[in-house]
Amino acid sequence: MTVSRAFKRDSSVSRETRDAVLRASEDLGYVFDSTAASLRSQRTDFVAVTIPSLNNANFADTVRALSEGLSARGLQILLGYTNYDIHEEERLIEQLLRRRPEAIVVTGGKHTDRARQLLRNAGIPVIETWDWPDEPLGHVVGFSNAQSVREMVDHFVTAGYRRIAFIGGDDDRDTRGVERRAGFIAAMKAHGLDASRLIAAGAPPISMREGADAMGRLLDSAPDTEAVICVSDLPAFGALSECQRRSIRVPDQMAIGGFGDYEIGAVCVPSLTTINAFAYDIGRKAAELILAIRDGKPNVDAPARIVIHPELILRQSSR
Amino acid sequence: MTVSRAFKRDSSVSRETRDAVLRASEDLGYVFDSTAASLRSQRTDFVAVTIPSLNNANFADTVRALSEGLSARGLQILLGYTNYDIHEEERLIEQLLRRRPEAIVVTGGKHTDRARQLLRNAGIPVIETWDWPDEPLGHVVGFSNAQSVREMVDHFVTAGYRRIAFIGGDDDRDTRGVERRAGFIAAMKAHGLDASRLIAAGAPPISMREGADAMGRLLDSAPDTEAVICVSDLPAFGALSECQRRSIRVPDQMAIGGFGDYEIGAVCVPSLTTINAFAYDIGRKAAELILAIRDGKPNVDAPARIVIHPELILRQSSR
DNA sequence: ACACGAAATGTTATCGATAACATAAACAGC
DNA sequence: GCTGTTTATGTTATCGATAACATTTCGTGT
Repeated sequence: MTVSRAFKRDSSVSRETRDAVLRASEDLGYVFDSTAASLRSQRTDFVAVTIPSLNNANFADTVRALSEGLSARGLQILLGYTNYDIHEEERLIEQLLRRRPEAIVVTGGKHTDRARQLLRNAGIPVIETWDWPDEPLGHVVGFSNAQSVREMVDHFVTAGYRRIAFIGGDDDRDTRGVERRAGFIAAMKAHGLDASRLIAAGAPPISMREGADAMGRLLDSAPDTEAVICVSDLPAFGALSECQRRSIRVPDQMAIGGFGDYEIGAVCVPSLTTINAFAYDIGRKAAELILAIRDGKPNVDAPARIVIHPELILRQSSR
Repeated sequence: MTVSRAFKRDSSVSRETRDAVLRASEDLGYVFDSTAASLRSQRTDFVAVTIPSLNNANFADTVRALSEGLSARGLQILLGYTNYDIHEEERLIEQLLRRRPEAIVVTGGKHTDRARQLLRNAGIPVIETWDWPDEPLGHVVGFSNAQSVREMVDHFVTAGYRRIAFIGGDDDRDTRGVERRAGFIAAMKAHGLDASRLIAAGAPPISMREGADAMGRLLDSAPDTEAVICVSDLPAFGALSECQRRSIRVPDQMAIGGFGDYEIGAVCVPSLTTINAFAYDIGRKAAELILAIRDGKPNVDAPARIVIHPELILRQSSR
């Protein structure tokens, strides 16, 4: 017991005893066993996190913020990777819950029925992010992807663009991408414009290369297009590069809008008009929420609805 | 026991019994407790992985490959994030080892003495990656960063460039960056060239923005520079963008080389000469090694030395 | 019907830290 | 010195799945 107390800096163990214990541990090569501690104390200090893809600077920012916020309080992130597939997500959630995390942060608000069931029964805080679900499972730190893109369309129309295309994924696996496309279509129709210039660029996540290819096809099939909105900055940059290869001037002959405010959009020439979804803030606020619930703050009984307000950033790739 | 066996698909439990158990579990909302299983069986199915930064497509590729390779066999990755600091790495390794992972994959070959001690005493396979350590702790899946950059310098010199600069970090935290700079200096000296054009771009990881700033300072202070080699493709792209802003033609007036073969280098205009370090392969081979050791393959008694051969990729940003 | 081996199910003790409780040591005050 | 209180250390049972071993059930051959 004294060893146990010494390791968790319990005040009731004297300074000398603690130092002696730690010194002896070092000599013996003893390493504390969190597995046993977790089993007995029923506290694992794990927080489970699912993201669609590791190779995405936006999600990586969210995870970084979570990691920074939680590790300061001794919480470890258990990261899983759904590959933009809600069935894969279901399997993953089941695996993760077996580790008895103290909270779970999921990306998106669309899940299989069984995944919803598992999350609801888990008895731990559930936080949905990067989305604004109709029927949240618990807490939410997110925003409406459709609404964000609608604002960009509104801006483009106000700036005088009429023949606007959308470059996105070619299946419905990326639910945030689907939402963004839906927002594009709704906004175009609201303006009485043709919303049929939809270019399928590939399976999510859409890469720069796929964005470039899609732009090539768009230019071939509908050369009178005046502007294009992309599901993220990565295909947007690819589209920009294709314009450069074809000596099409941006924004004079073609305006381009992205999503996510990736670093590349700020640095490239011309820089990219985009939407900043505050990926880091999403993770930071989710971490703060988890810690607040853990500390039993009285005002966290009701599920939190933390709204992120994505910001339209106007840069050189559009008028 | 029957429940336990049913859950791990033990052949000695009959099909009907197993189905009945699983059905009942679903009804009751039972979730298997991996913590207890880990404690008793002394198998956690965790593999610990430390990387400097999550927000780096190269390391993300390595982790993705590890994740894909290991999850197929039921192994979960426990990811930690050192922020390019070996003291942070030490703390992280200590935390991770408490979870009793079955193997640990670390990025880099430089560690604190205590970290080395902890890793050696852990009694699990240790794999160092992305480096070629003088005194490996165990297994290695990596390459010499210095040697890779030396080859790029050799190519640049052969192509006729003489006044070549290097853009890298301004401290020694990123040990791979330090190695690359050392390779640059050694190669320049071997050619009898001036190796003093070293531009410090900031703290690692060096961003595109910092690469652009560094290029600006280089152009101001040493306008006769003919070529620049960057510690990664991200500052290399930033440098390229700065040249575009200043209407400096690449590669005619300035050649640029990067490192890492990030997607952006292949897509941007002009595309970037770079070095492909096969990030995904590093993770894949590390995963294969872990599985082979786990299966007790007879030929894995000696520590593995798996050499990755980074490939110089010549593109439009250099002659 | 019986024996016998294989298949299926059951019992008990255990992994290692810790909650809950018990006790000992140290330090007051009078 | 004695009592009361604080501070420090010790004991025991426990978390839940499973290794090792034990027992029962089942199928087959005779």
